Amino acid sequence: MAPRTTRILEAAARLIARRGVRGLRVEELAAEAGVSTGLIYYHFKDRTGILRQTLEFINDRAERYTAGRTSDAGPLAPREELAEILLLELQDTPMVRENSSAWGELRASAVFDEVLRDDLARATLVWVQEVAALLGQVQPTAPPPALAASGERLTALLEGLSMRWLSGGLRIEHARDVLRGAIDAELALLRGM
Amino acid sequence: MAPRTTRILEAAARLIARRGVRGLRVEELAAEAGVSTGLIYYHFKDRTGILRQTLEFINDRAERYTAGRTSDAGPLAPREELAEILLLELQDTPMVRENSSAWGELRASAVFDEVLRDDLARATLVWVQEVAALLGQVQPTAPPPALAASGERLTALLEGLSMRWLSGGLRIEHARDVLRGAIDAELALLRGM
DNA sequence: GTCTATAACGGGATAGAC
DNA sequence: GTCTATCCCGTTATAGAC
Repeated sequence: MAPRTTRILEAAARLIARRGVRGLRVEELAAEAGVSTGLIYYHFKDRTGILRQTLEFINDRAERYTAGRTSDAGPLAPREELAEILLLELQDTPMVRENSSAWGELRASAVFDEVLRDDLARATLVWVQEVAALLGQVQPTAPPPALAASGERLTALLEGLSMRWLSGGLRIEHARDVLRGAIDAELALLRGM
Repeated sequence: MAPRTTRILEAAARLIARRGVRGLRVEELAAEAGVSTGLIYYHFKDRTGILRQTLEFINDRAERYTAGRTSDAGPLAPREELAEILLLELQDTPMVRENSSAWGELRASAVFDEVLRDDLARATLVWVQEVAALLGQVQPTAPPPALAASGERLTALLEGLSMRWLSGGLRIEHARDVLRGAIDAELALLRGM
């Protein structure tokens, strides 16, 4: 991927976080990226093309900040590893805010835009399975379908909490507490099986 | 509220569910409601005014379909009452679909539109407290803060599941199963306190 | 209260030079 | 590959008659 393309996608992620998919203006994107509108249409077919590639870009980036943790204090216990991965998405840092709000926007847009659905469903599935695998390491005796269901709940809850946080209905610290409680609840459920 | 105003708001709810907040066109709204665009601007100040009043309208309506159940088979046990209230939001009927997708749109819009935040936060709080109260009837010994946290989780999860359902990532039956599991998990957690 | 007609504008997309 | 200039359409909002 050309460096210019990357610059544009970074700018798009930033702008979507700030203004929403709805508020993304191609001209404003051009200004933010320091290029012309013409160039944007040269690299991306149209507005939808920008959106699609930005979704992809954001997914890649989220995988990167999911990886590369735990180097400072040695490997974590499964329970802590799970909690950390999930709580990573509830932090008030520019990149997480950007990724979360862009993700929320794309999820909401997908309700009315078929083009976005497949990518989103695929990315969601990967995420759910990753969480289910971690749950399996904490509770190895739990049946796989129960692990999958817990993974779906924790990730869906995370999306719901993110939206409440971003829309100002929940302070981030509180959201984190609520999520911790959910992990406890899911583990209590799996333990009882 | 004048009957014409109601007609317009019903049409707005229908259109927001079909096209999204972003896809709502005043002219299309006029056609759907069977009135002129001029009349819409006569009754509502501007586009944002339409949105605000539609949010209010949707909330009122949701309260109405939340009330008035349980008349057919006598009062339900608290556990079943709780499940039924929550599962009411995961049904593939026109009105629930409309309310859910409009709600999701408004939630997503509130991230970038301060005007919508207060109403949304208030409505969310009412909803959370209602669920917490029902949880308290099932587990009267659980401490109130734990009940509140469970209520927040169940409602936030519901929003997350609705979005996945509406964006095509989840079949409705599966979403309902996942939610039932969450109720079990929360009750298991509260029981252990 | 309700309509028709239209002003005014924003923003997506393209043409063509360099 | 990149820019400038511009077209043109869709949409909001208003004016004014009835």
